Amino acid sequence: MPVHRDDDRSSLAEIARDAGPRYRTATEYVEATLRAAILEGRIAGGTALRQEELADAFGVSRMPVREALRQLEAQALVDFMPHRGAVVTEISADDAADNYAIRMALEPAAFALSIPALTAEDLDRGRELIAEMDAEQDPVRLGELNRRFHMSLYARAGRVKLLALVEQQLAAADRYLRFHLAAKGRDHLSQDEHRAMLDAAEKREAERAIGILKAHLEKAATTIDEFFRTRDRRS
Amino acid sequence: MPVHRDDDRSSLAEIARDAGPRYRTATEYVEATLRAAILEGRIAGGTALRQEELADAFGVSRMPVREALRQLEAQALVDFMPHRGAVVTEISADDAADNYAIRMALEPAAFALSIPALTAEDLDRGRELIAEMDAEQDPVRLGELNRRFHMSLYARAGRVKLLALVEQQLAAADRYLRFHLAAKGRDHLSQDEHRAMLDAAEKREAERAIGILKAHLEKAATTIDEFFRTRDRRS
DNA sequence: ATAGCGTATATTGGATCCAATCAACAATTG
DNA sequence: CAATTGTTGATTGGATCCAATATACGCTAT
Repeated sequence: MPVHRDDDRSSLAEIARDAGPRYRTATEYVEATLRAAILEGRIAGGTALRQEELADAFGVSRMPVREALRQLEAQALVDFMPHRGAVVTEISADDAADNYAIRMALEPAAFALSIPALTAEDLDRGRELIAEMDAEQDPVRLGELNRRFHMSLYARAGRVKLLALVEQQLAAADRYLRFHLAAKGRDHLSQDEHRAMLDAAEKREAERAIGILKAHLEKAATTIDEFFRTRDRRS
Repeated sequence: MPVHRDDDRSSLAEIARDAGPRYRTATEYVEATLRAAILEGRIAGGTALRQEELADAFGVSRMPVREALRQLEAQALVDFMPHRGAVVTEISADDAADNYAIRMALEPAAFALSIPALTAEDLDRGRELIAEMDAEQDPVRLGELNRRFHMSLYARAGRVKLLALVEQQLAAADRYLRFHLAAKGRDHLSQDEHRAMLDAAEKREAERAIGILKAHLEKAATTIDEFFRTRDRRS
C-alpha cells in the first residue's frame, strides 16, 4: 500500500492544474468557446448562428449547441427568434451606453465595499496587472488584463453575486475595447487613472478612489459614444 | 372581400390580448412557468429538479425542460452540476444581502435617469399601483404590484438593458417578500415611502426622491437580514 | 401590374433512443 | 475491521430522427 505523502497530493494537483481547463460536458465547451469568440469580436454582431454549422465546427451534435445558445441568450449575447434561430446581438452606441450605465452603477458600489478590506496581496496583484498591460500588445489579452485589474480592486467586496454581475458586465465591455483602441490608440489606455485608483485604495481614501473610478468610466463611455457618432455620421 | 375597418384591428387586438400570453415554444412555456414558481416560492430552495418528473408534469419531453433549465441557470435561479442535475438555488441572509447590494446600486441610477422624463401618465400609474397594493391580500400579487410600481418610477430611464437588469433583480427580490411580510405584517409595507417617492419625483426633486428610495431599500434589507439572523439563531 | 394565396425547401423545435456518469451498496483484501 | 475496489440502478448528456414553422418563390385573379 503506497504511503500518502503530502507531496503526492500537491504534485498531482499541479499536474491536473497544468492540464488546463477540461470541459466536463460538450455544452460547457461550446458555450465557453462561443462566448469568448463573441466577446473578443471574432464573431460580428448580426451574424446568424446556424446550429448545424456550429455542430460541425465543434464536432458535436446540434443538441449541446442548442443548450449553449440558450445560455448565451440569457446572457444577452445572442437573440433568439422562434423557428428563426439565434443571431449575435448587435452592438451600438445605445448598447454601449447601457453597458456603461450599468457599470457606473455597479462598480463604484463594489469598490466601496471592497476598499476597507483590500489586502497587500490584492494591491500587489493590481500593480502587476498594470505592468503587464504596459507591455501587452494583443488587444484580446489587454481586455482580459484590464478586466482582471478592475476585479482585483473589487475582490474584497464580499458579495459574490454582485461581483459575478460586475464581471459579466466587464466582459461585455470587451466587445467595445477594439473601438476604444481604434479611437484613442493603444498607449493611451488611462494607465494613470489605474495607478491613481490603486494609490487611493491603498491609502483607504475611499471617496477619492471612487471618484477616480467614476471619472474613468465616464471618460471611456464618452470616448466610445463619440466614436460611434462620428462613424455613424459617415454612413 | 371584407372591408378593413379600424374597428377590426382594435377589437382583434383586444381579443388577442385578453387571451393571455401564448407560448410559441414548449421551452418558453416551461421556462416561464418554472421561473414564476421559483420566484413565488412555490418551489423551495434546494429542491432537486428531475428532468423526467418535470417533463411529465408539463406534458412535454425532457428536451424543452433541459433548455429551460439552462436558461434558469444563467439567471442564477438553479444550480447545475454535471451529471447530477439541477437544484433550485438556496436563499439565505447572504444571498438577500447580495440582492439588495445590487438593487441599491442599480435602482437609484435608473431612478435618476428617469425622473426628468417621467410623464403624468407614469405618475398616475404609480398612484394606481399604490392604491391596488393597499387593497391586495395575496402576497404573490402584492409582489407583482410592488415590482410594477418600482418599474413605473424607472420607466423613462431610457436604458433598456439597465431596466431589464433592474426588473430581474426586483423579481429575484420576490423570493424574500414572504419573509418581509412574516417579519413586518402586511399593512406595514412602506406605502408612505412609496407615496413620498412619487411626490418627490413629480416635483422633480431628484435628490430627495433618490434619498427616499435608498432609505427604503436599506430598511427592507435590514428587515430581512434581521429576520434571517433571528431565525438562524433559533436553529 | 400587383396584391394575395399556395407550395417547396431549409432550418429549427421536439421526441425518442443510446451512452456516459454518478451514488450507493456489496464484496474483497490487507 | 477498515479501506478500497467492483457492481448495479438511476439519472443526465448526447445523437439521431421526425414534426412544425418560416422564408422565398411562383401562381392566380382582379
